[in-house]
Amino acid sequence: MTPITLIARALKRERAKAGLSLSALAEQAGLAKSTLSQLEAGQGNPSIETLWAIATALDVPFGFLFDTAPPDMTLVRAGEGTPINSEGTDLRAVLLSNGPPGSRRDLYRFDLVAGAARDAAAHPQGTIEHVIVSSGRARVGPKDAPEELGPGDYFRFPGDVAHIYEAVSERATLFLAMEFPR
Amino acid sequence: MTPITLIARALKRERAKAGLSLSALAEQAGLAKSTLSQLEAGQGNPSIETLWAIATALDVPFGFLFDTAPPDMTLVRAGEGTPINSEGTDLRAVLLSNGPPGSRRDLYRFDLVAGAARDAAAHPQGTIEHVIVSSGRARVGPKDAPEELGPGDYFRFPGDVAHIYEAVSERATLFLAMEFPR
DNA sequence: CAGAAACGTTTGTCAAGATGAACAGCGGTC
DNA sequence: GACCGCTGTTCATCTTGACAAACGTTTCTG
Repeated sequence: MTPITLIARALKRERAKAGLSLSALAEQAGLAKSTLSQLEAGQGNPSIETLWAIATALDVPFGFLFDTAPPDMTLVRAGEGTPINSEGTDLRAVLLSNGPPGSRRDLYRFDLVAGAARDAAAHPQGTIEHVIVSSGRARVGPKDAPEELGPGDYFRFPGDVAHIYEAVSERATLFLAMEFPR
Repeated sequence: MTPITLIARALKRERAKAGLSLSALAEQAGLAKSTLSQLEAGQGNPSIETLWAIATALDVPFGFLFDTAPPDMTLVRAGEGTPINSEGTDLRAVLLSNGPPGSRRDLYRFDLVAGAARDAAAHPQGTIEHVIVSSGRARVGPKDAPEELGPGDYFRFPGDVAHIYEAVSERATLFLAMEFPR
């Protein structure tokens, strides 16, 4: 799929949603309406400044080029989800991203009990982990530089090195967002 | 910040990371190395086909343009973070990706007290919200179809329609991951 | 029914991006 | 030293994106 086709569709969709005419959008973005017309026709090869101006005027993220499909809803009750267990831990995936396009983002709920620890090998290069502590205290992070976190603490660290999750208190519940590179 | 500056930095960074020379990348992307040279110098205004070719050759997500300077690790203690408050609620951002347009994923910790509700207007098309309940019970979701959630429940729903967060119990603490389209 | 005011399209002009060749700077090899 | 292979840069040429103006349509309004 050529990028221009995607832009054409996305542009039409977003402009319709914003309820703007070609002329109005052109003025707001500081572009010629002929330019927008041709882009929506799937012709041309816009520069990023042009796209930047459009995205800003429409107030959409730059990645709006990727003609995104309408999202659905998912509900995972506590205790459901795909368990990925080991001794003393309950790592449960609530959202496993299904393939391309775009970067993969998985979400986990992570229960640790009584000083149990989980070693994690290095994930693919560029992986980033986001952790928020829900309850309890835990030592989390790269193996050589973990941080002790309490309820509400947020910690972001590279996931492409060996790292550790270790409960310090009786129990600890973490919210873990894993962000893989494309 | 002009987009070209961001691209210049990002391109240098990614190319160095891939260990490619200008000539090598130029050949792999099917571009002239002079083009790449000028882009890295922060000059010009590349077309999306050019950027697409670069991103494909480097095998990076398209949003790499936005100099996602790796602040490798970030630690936000509970109570820190940027508060976005309204009556009876404490919405606190722990991770705000900087500046539209671009691929954005924001993380929030969200405290609701005593039946307080927060109405949220529609976010940009394609936005997806992920919610995990830390404690208490809350009614969350699109305004016309909210779900009542308890501790540990995970709920994913579209953020591009009007939606609501409402505490059912005394207090409720939520973790909210907002995912904007790329 | 004019007439006006929008809509989106098409066209010619000009500025600017993309190109390839020629360039200078470095490090190793015979 | 002379030669090679590589690095990244600068330059003239050609292509093409962005623009304004004019166009044909449709829609509202007096």
